[in-house]
Amino acid sequence: MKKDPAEKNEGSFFEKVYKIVRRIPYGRVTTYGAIAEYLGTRGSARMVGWAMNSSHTETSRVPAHRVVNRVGLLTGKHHFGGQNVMKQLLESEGIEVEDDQIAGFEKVFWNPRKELRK
DNA sequence: TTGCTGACCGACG
DNA sequence: CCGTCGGCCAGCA
Repeated sequence: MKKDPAEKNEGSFFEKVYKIVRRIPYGRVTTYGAIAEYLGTRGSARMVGWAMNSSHTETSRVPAHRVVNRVGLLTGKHHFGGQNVMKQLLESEGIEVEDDQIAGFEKVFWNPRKELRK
């Protein structure tokens, strides 16, 4: 117990990510960097993506398909069990996806830092 | 325990 | 314009 027990049980960096991802409204998307920045670890955008990789361990479904890289490219589409799955999911929400890239990405971009504000 | 990897981002030449 | 490199943190062999 060297660590401070006063901290939250969900000290897991991952759960924080999941929580934010679940807060992404319908028809909106965000980026790894935006989430990382909101968490205060802007340089650790990789961890956000890594958390998504572990998201499959979570019983709750995490809308990871709403999370893309900074250019709106579906980098993790291969991890959904199918390359078209992510695209289909996004299109299902009214998001236009073209060549594995989100069309009008800036329009559907949901910034947690601005919305959740901290 | 140590070391490597990873669904990224930004800077540099 | 394009390719390359470093940094960040946590999980796993």
